[in-house]
Amino acid sequence: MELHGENDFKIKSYQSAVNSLERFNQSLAVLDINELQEIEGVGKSLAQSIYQINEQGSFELFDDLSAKTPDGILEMMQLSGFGPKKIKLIWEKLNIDNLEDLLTACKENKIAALKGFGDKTQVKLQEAVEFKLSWRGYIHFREAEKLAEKLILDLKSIDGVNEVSITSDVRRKMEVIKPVEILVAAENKAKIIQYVAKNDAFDLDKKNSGPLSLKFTFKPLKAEVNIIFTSKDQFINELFKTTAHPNHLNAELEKGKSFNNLLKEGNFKSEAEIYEAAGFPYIEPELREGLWDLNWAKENAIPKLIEMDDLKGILHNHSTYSDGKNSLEEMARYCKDLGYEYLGISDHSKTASYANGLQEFRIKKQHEEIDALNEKLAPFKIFKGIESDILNDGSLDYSNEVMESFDFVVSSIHSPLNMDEKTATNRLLNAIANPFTTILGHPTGRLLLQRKGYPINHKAVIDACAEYGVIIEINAHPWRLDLDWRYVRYALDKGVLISINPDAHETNGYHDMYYGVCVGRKAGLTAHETFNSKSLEEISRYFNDRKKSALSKL
DNA sequence: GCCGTTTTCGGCCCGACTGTTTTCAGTCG
Repeated sequence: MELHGENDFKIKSYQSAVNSLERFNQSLAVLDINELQEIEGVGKSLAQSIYQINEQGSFELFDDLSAKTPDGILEMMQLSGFGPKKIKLIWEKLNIDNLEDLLTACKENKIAALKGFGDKTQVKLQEAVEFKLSWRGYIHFREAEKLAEKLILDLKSIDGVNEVSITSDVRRKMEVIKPVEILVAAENKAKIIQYVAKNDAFDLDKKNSGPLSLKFTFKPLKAEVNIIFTSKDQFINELFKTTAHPNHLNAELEKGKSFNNLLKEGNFKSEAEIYEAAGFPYIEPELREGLWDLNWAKENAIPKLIEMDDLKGILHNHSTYSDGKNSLEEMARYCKDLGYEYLGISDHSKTASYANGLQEFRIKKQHEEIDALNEKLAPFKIFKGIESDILNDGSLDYSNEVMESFDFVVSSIHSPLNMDEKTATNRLLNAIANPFTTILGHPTGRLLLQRKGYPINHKAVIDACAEYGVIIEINAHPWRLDLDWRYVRYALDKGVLISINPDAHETNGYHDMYYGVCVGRKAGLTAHETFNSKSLEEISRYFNDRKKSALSKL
């Protein structure tokens, strides 16, 4: 609507309806038109549209606008830092409707000449386009794993398929994936080719497919898929080869010996057998990066990796007090029903006004509600937390008196995000040194495949966390996975505790912790090093001690 | 297109930042 010059206020009403619907926690499908109209921001027209979507899968306005919007423009709209107004202008004035032409226009200095643009904007735009192009075809791990699991299920049901497995980056649980790779041992490849060719969701890449592999695109996600064919006998060898990062596969284990060489000696029956033949303990797939894995293996000191069952509670969550979808009670009950011992609620602080951040008087109200719920739900416990904005100078968002009222504080940067490394690092260092900071939230602010995140001196930030006893979160949202697992390893070596936090904005968000566990495992994270694998008793004590020490430092 | 009256029209969430302007528009969280 913004691209096609629709009335600004009409656009606003759609936006406010979307805002309201995103927080609406019942199914829209069971509501009639009158009931739909009772939702805030939904009037007669939108109620009818929603009803139509439910009946027919779409509605006129959307179909019309989609038809006159090139795919490339939609891609351009995702450029970080550029919104509909600027994209519309580029489209109209320069007739550019795809990223490639846009990049050329930047290089030819055509963007800076446009009204409302300038040199800096052009540089920023070029960077954004290059970032976008460099990740084209990649998808997030969550989508990749789901797609892979569906493919595995389908392939297993095909006659003559003997063995199937997820392999390569998905098996190593990398945070972003291209392509999704599946290893198959089948007697009849024709049937698999038929399965791909017949499926409307797939676009077979005949040119790049051959006897060894079948390449296609999964259209709804624009995801690249590669089915690798092998024989039943060679399945384990191929699985090993395709799973491991080349640095793991080709590393010199001893003079002239590597896993790759070992595989040439014969067909193995299991991966454990391969490691045994190399004189190594078994190495989990997600560790096979050729980074720290082989040294651990050589010293027979592979850590016991964290598992979902090790997690005893869930910290860093939002409720309807700020921008969450579910009430405090719903968040608490669902957490309890999942078998956890405690929940940490950390709604947005007051500076985050866009997210309905908590003013002081609302904090008080929330704390009263938490006290009441804690009586009702005991021994389950809700901890009083806050996700405090880290302000520009690195200070936190409330007075010391208010900060004292929390059991724990997640300190995070939300805006502004375009800082240079020195500014961002200093901002974080100040927040880390604040005695009220318990956990450092999403340290870089990145959104995988979408936003780079502000640059920070990782080592300086982690060293400071070690010095001040600040826990670092692995924000488990599949778009964040921040702190990056490569630096989680550094943090662990410095003795910093890691908390796997879902940043849940609704009850279902809790399940994202799985993605945090996945990347934690890549870093060799153990239960012992994971803050929220502490029991209720242990974590209560930790929060108490931490607060005492904070108060003594004031 | 929605909402709430000053009740069928008039106004529409916020605050900060950046880069472009030369007083403000666009973007973001």
